Amino acid sequence: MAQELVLTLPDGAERRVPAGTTSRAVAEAIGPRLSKAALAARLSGAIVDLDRPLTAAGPFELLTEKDPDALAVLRHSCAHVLATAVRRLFPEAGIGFGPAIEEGFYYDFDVPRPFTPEDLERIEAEMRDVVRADESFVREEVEREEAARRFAGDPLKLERLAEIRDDEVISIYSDGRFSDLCRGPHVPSTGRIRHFKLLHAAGAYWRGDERRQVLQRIYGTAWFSQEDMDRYLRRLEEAKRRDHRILGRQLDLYSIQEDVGPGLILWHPKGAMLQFQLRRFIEDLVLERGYELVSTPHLTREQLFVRSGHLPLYAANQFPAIAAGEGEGEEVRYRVKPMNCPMHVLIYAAQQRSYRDLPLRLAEIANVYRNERSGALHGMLRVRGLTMDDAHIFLRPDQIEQEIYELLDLTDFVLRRTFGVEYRLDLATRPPQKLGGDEAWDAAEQALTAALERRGINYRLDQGGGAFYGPKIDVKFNDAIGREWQGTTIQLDFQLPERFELEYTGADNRPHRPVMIHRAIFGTLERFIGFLIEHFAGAFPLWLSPEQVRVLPISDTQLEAGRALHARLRAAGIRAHLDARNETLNYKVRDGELMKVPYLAVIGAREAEAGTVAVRVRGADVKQAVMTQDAFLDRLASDVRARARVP
RNA sequence: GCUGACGUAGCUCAACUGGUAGAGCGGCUGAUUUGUAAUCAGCAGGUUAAGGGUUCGAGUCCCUUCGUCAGCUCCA
Repeated sequence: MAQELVLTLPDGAERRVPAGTTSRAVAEAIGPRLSKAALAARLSGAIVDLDRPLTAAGPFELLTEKDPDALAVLRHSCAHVLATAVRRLFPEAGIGFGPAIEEGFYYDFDVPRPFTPEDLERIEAEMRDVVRADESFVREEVEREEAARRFAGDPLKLERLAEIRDDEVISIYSDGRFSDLCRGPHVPSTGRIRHFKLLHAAGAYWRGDERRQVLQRIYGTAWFSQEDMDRYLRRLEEAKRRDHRILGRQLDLYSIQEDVGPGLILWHPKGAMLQFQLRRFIEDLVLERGYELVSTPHLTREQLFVRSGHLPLYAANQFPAIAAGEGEGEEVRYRVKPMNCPMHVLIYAAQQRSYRDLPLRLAEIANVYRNERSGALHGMLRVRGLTMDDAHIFLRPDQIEQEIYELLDLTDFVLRRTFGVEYRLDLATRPPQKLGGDEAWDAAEQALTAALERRGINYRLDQGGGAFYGPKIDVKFNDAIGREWQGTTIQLDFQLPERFELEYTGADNRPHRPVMIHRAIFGTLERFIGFLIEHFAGAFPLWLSPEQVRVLPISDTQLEAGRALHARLRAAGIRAHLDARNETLNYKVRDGELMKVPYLAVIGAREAEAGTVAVRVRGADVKQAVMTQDAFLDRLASDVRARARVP
């Protein structure tokens, strides 16, 4: 006697079906068009296969291509098709995991030899075959023993199987002869996957653990329409043109040279100008906001990092010690600093502090060096020589919330209001291994949360993602090829004040321990500038542009007039260059545009005569506007002053 | 650090299965005097990342080191 289920459709209508009815049957009952378009169903928020018998009532919805979640289902199914094809061509291949990811999917295989590009072509062709065969994805629920028997030849799957709890369902999905231990859901059959492409293969540790074996991971992408896929592939191409490593060379901003070493940036004049402008900007800003600037050495006795607790934990990321003789033949070991905090702590400790002095905000734009693993280095985004816009704030516990609130405002001013960057915040809370009592952590996490709430901004909770010494708020951004990097960071620290026994005298005339905040708004100038290059695609706003105006005399006859304008611009503090080369105007305009100079100031016979200038605005539709030189200078000056995001 | 691919002129790229290292752009010189995305010509520029090996002969095949790229791991 089948029990009846009540399904609530998206339009509010209710539909009564006997328990055990499939979503496909419901779709067919609603209409033939829907049943053809349906890929899966969503019951009470969970996505289920179309052919899965329904056993519970609740809000019910059929997933078609229009549903954003459908794409993930499609991609996961495509990963199975990939595995199916690999197994046909390489029957001995062990299978790992094959999930859908942001814009595609991957599958990990245990094979004796890595896949070559030719292999990928063969595999893709084989996948088309699987798709053509239109095999149904069949779901089975099995007992543990049965699953163990079915995957006896697949040690990786057995390892996963062992982790499935007894109260969980063990399901197997098969398409044709290929079966996978998988939770699902899937599209009804392989024929539903039409537009896909394998992108590349790379090694990946089994379960992300570098002590385990390396599997061969194949990445691919899948879409509902050819147009969507073409758009995606075009976007990948587009992104390459924004890549800071390519623009950095084209615009002559920086280089990294083997003679100096990996991860060490040589800032060319134009890149250095970007850095200089950002430094000036942030230093002025923090001085307005109650910070004081300090400056500390690149080297310190190793002992300092022992006391701070960094050395035992952080040694792998520090460059080896430098030995230096001192006094009676004693050897003293020095370290290049990977961070500034211990030195700023010593500045705090150099005198007695009163509760009235707090918060004490010490800021320093400092070069630090970290021995990052070679494989992690990436242009300006991950380097070994870093320029941090660092600050350490010493404060009373009751001041945390207000200070964090102000820091969030500073962050917003810099990222959004100045650079037009829309960002996302992560609140990272206590990790399993931590220092300090739960009471302090509770208070700190509450203070951070309260500050975030008070600003009314969205944030993502990164449970357990905090540092061992305190919770933190981070800003993450994506680079041109979609990878995520950390920029701004605001970290609470209870640990360092303990280790250095920092104190301040309270209103009660008794010693108290301050709390510390580590914070970097840009993060590092290397990473931030790398990010800005990609954000602006090299077309920096006027105030930041290394070259703001290029003066182009049309012919030698106007050279003197050009020189005069150039001199006026320079006298007005504008970074201007004169293109006196013996070339056509077309050539010089093209070069100026390619170098992404905000304004090209053309001086021909007419302008020289009238004392005007023909201004070409970078990238604008309106190619030129003739104006007086005074008007041009005024406009430049006010846009620079306002740090306007022009042109 | 690990897995794989790659490394030819300042840049982008050629050089069939081992057989004389080339082109375009850029640079320099000259001619041209240019009105909004490349004027023309000539010249210079390479120990093919470095080192070793195989071979009559290596950019090409093998080994080592360095570096780059993608992914993994880790982080500003």
